[in-house]
Amino acid sequence: MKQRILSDYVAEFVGQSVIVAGWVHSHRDHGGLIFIDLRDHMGLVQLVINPEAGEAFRTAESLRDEFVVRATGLVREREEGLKNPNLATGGIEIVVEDLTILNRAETLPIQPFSENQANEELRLKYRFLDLRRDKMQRMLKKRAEMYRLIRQYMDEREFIEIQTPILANSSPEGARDFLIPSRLHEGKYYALPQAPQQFKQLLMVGGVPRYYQLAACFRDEDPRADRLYGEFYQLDCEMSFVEDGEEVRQMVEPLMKRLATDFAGKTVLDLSDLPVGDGSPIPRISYRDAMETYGSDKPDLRFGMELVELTDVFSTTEFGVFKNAECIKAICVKNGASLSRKQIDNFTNIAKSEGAGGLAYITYENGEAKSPIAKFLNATELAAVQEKLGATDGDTVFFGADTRSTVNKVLGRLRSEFAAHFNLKDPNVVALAWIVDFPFYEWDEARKKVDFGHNPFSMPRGGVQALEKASTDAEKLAIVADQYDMVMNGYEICSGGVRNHSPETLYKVFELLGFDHNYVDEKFGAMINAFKYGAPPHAGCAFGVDRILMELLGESNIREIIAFPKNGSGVDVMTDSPGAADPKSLRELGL
RNA sequence: GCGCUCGUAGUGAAGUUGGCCUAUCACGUCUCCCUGUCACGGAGAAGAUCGCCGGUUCGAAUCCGGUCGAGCGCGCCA
Repeated sequence: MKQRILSDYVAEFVGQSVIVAGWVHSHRDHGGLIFIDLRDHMGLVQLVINPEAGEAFRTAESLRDEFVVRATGLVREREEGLKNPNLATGGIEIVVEDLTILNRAETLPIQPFSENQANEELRLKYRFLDLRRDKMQRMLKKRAEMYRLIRQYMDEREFIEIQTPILANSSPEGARDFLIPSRLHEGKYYALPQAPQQFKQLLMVGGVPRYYQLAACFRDEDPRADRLYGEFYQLDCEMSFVEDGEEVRQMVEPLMKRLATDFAGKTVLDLSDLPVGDGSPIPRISYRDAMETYGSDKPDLRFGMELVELTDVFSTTEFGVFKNAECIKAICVKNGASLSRKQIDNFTNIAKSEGAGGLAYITYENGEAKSPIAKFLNATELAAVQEKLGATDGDTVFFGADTRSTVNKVLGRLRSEFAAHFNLKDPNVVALAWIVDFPFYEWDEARKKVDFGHNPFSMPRGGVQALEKASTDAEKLAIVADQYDMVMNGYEICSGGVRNHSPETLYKVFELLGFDHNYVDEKFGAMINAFKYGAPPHAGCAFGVDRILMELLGESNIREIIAFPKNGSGVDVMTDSPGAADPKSLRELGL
């Protein structure tokens, strides 16, 4: 029996008869001669059908785009002048002797191969057609390649992959759960895990030294361009007998570098000379420094434009807006003088949407400081601003004056917006950094009380003693967790921490927020119970692999790197899910 | 839940300061012709009550109100 040959290998069979199969990518009927571009998952190959082929020729005349066919024929080298240099197989063609239609195709509702892409809703409705596109095929292969590299890396370091339950229990204090009604236990529900957090910690107690999983996580929260609805995947890992987060960071860091370089072909920036951080090429930056210097806990470090503290400069100012502000900072936008009035108005609106009252600025041109606010500032102040910001001709300095948190938020957002406007976000470059030492507790402005900042399961620096010393809100808010995020080009791609494995400390952590032992026992019974029987210290982290793949493939919409994503309303428009339930199923569930 | 933007043949766009719109173009579809194309070419044809409902007007794709849907953002996302 003759073997079916994939298009990429056909050229190796010149002079031989082969079988090929695939889709009719395009057909060119010249009346007495028909060409077909046959597409399989590797590429295109040209079929030629002459009238002498008889039945095959008549079949070829009836072909339409995207018919599925099988052809048998002789591979021959094309004559000079007939070769197509734009096609990988353009030097050869197959002279068809036998042609079979394996399946027909109706006229396509979208044209996957047209330059004009259908809108996203139609692409998702006909995802099976959309996936035939080269770009989507490449995406699927890259995802598989990434998973392979991750597994290889983790296996080499003796992590073992363990599947944790999908039917699990609700975990409080988190995102909204997906609930599954139990048939065997009427009135009770499973919850899909938001993350395998509790199970992986229980594995540590269970004597597993190093665990990892490409884990499905489920959260019922509204999606964003960089956040999928419903389900997403994490590279989740945990190591026992680790008491310092640095050990985890050093373990996973080379993997991220490798993905950025070998896998994605990008350059990882050396950030050792950043104004903040510990001087490492992939720096460790404290949460506080990140907020003060970049106005974000996930700063894009492909560009500078740091926030510069000016509060002292204006301590005696006469300018009303600055006089009453708790904090004054500024950023220097290189070439900002090129911004039009209208563009500045747009940035002002962005600043206002983040809580700013307005957006003061000074533009430097021809050795002069031009600004609507210049007349309110004295010479000393003006000189100090220019010197501290390092502004030169052509630059514009933008100010934030408000509470410290608002100033950081506003300028942090503007920093990113200006960088986008001036094309400072180099797509060929990856900036990686660790944000460390997150505050354990945070002030919840809405409820006017102290709440968990990130995750109640991480270890407060200083352990139980640090907790015992904190009685006022301010003291509680000063407690730092051994908790760390990795940021990649402005995206949070990883979150991790040294876990709190001591029952005493865990109770104390909740006690400071007014929760008693019963509350903890009720909510985290399995975990707190397990910790009573010899829990080793442990630490770990979880990477958002979808977001990493999105950034590394240069996509700005996370649905582009998923085979079958839900749309922005959480609907799978292809299968019409969620759908109504069968009444019999509902009866069995007692609903 | 809120804000911004959008909704025109199968697909992508134009038209949106009301009337020359009996709605334009490209791709696709259908019929016929064509033996070296590869974005094949040529001749012709069909296909849209401009998301939906209501209003203003002599007249609405165009203006107004409502509604539905989509995208982005905010809230939310330990």
